[in-house]
Amino acid sequence: MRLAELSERSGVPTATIKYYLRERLLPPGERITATQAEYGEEHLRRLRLVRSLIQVGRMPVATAREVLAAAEDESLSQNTRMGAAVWALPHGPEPDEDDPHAERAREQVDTVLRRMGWSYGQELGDTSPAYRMLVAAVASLDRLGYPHDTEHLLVHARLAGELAVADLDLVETYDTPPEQVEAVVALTVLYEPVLLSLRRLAQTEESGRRFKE
Amino acid sequence: MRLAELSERSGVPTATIKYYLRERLLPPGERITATQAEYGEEHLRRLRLVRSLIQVGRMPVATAREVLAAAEDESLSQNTRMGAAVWALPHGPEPDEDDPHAERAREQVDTVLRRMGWSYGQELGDTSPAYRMLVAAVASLDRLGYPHDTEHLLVHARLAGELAVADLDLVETYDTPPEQVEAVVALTVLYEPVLLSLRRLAQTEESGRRFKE
DNA sequence: AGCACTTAGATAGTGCCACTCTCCAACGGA
DNA sequence: TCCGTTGGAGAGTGGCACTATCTAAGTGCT
Repeated sequence: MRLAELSERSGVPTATIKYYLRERLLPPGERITATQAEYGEEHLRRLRLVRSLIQVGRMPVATAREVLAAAEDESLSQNTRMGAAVWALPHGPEPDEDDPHAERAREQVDTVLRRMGWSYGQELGDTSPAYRMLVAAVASLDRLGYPHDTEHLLVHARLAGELAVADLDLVETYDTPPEQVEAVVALTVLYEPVLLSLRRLAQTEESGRRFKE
Repeated sequence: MRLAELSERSGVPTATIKYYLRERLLPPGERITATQAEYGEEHLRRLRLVRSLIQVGRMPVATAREVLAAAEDESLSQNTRMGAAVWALPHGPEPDEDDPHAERAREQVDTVLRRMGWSYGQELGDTSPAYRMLVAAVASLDRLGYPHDTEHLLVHARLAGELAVADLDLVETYDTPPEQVEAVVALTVLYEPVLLSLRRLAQTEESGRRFKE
């Protein structure tokens, strides 16, 4: 398969594929001659994954490169690879170090992790992007004066835990470790919009039920 | 309060506040003289909300303007205002009209909405941004060959429903309709990163539990 | 009153990012 | 042979969220 066919089958313009190749989001094709390269099914698959991460998952190109690099780093154990991939996922602005709101948020997040018995979150603590993203979001709620008591956060944490179980069940339906790592990346990212849109639909539903006149 | 103080108390540069004023994300201050304006506590509050929507909620400026405009449109009923505000929330790329993946995704989403008894989602159907966002995400999963069977989506939908109940409970702790509408916007947007980061933490936890060697 | 400093408001410029265009030399099928 | 295509590289584009500059009109200290 040459560039034109890869482009046609994926729906991605050739100029964009060239850009992805340059940015190392896509491994180079097998060079046939000095000006010709051959691409396989795995290139098509990878290209579709990249497109999904960028367009559906709204992930920056540089981030997608890191995530994919971590996911296929042969020198890491499978668990480390999964961790590294989720680790590199996009996250918002960092919480301010000496902000009283962030300080309070940090304590509260620690309490939630402890109550959930999430030891990884506690051990990794401040170094984990997801942890910092959580602190920044809670700090923001605090700054705006919106409630975010531990009980309410625990409701979310418990539901997140259930989601994670369902997600990992799905991941385990794949047989080989490389497939599983790719599945974690794809499912983590692609189920995010699913979850957010379902929540918004549910809110519309619930608010219609409560405030209908 | 003048611009400089508003800037200092909010931590937002004066140049940026001027930009927000120009973009009508912030109502103009009360004009004292030809070159002087006075801002109140409500400006500070609004500015903090705008900043949160943009920075934590990663919302485009134009979208934030629409959301806020809908939230305070006096001519709408409260329920309509809440709906309109959530309606305007950012959503990804639109699903392709004549894409077989999108077609299948649409059917499946309809099934989920029916099984959940979410009549609003069904009635509004294709016109709702959240509905289209959901279809696009499911279509993407389909395109990549990842499973998204109805049972699995229903797990997410059920959990989203629980979240919505908890969210609306929180909203109802506010007394006046305007406060409630603002609360819906703020809580919908600001709990999104909370939910996503908790999910990632939970995944790390669960994957550590399963794949530890 | 004189004068340094600040303010609101408008306009133009910056930096980043995801492409997208243009060009070139080398193929390759008719 | 000849013309359209290919891979590769560099420059250009458009959108967006600011940010810097400028101007005319205040304000406060002496």
